[in-house]
Amino acid sequence: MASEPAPLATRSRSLVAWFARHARTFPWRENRTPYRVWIAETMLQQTRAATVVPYFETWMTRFPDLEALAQAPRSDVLATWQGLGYYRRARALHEAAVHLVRDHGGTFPTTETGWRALPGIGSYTAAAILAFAQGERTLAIDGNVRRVAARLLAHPAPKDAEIREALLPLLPRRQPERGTEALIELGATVCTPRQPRCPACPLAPACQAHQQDAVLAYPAPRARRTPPTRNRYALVHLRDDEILLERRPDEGLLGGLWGFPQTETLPTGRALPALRHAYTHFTLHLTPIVTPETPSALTDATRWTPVHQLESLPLSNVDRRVLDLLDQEGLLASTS
DNA sequence: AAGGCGGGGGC
DNA sequence: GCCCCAGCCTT
Repeated sequence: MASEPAPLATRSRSLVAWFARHARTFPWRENRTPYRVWIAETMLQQTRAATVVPYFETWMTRFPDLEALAQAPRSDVLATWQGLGYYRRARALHEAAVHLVRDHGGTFPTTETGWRALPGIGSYTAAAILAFAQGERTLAIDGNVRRVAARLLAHPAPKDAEIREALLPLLPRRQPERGTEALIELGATVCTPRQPRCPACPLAPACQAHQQDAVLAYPAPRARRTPPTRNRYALVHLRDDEILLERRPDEGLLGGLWGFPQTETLPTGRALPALRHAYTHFTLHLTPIVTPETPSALTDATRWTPVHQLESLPLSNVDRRVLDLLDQEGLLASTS
């Protein structure tokens, strides 16, 4: 007969000790003000920590506090976010900053309800801020913690309420946020999706999946379908050292970023090699067309842009790739 | 409950 | 290639 796994509460000290020894160093783990934690946790949404580091450093130089962010033009905010993805997050940060300065005396919320009323802050981020910036005893449930919980409980898909009930006893009495962060760190570095390192895990004695030798069976894999392909053309209008760019609508894909106008039907002009770009829900096949035609409709969102201004403009990665292609073809009459 | 929303690291 | 990442929001 198999022995019972140890109760989770008995592993609290081990978890905290493991974290004290193995925690990675990140800039947002220093000087934990509400502003810094808010920015970091927003950047970390669906984004690997290592990717976030340089963006966080640049952001803090450019927008060191709430007032600086509130006063910044939105295009500067987007340009700083460029390449990080999910650009709605940048808009939400800016909108929240303007709101807090204008209507809230430049002070931050202190309650979960207050934080969650801000755009871009959901269940995870609110809990993370309460824990890391305010020291509250709360569990921040992200993808890491979900996976750790699924394995500890040998449950295919535990709900947040079940995770809270089961894992709250792991938080230490003093500075409970150490336990909250340790669970996230554990999922990111030990209890990983593909190659978990169970021998190094401080919770292994309490892990039901480990005891059943079925760690990889939890959590249950998500149903997934291959995203469809969209064929588009990127219109490349060149005029001396200027390029015609279009600003995308605020809402939707790459909202607020600039880029080459795209069409579904083949325009006249010279085709460059197509490039493939994978988004979450579709794969883009983009063929740049260098067209001699005069652009038909110049709208407010359309602008002839000097090549030397391209650096400071928020552009998506796919549009950067088109630019690289033009450069390789020698089509960017560089003034250098 | 499901799908839109980026980009990249790691296998 | 595929999976998933310190998720949020709308429908």
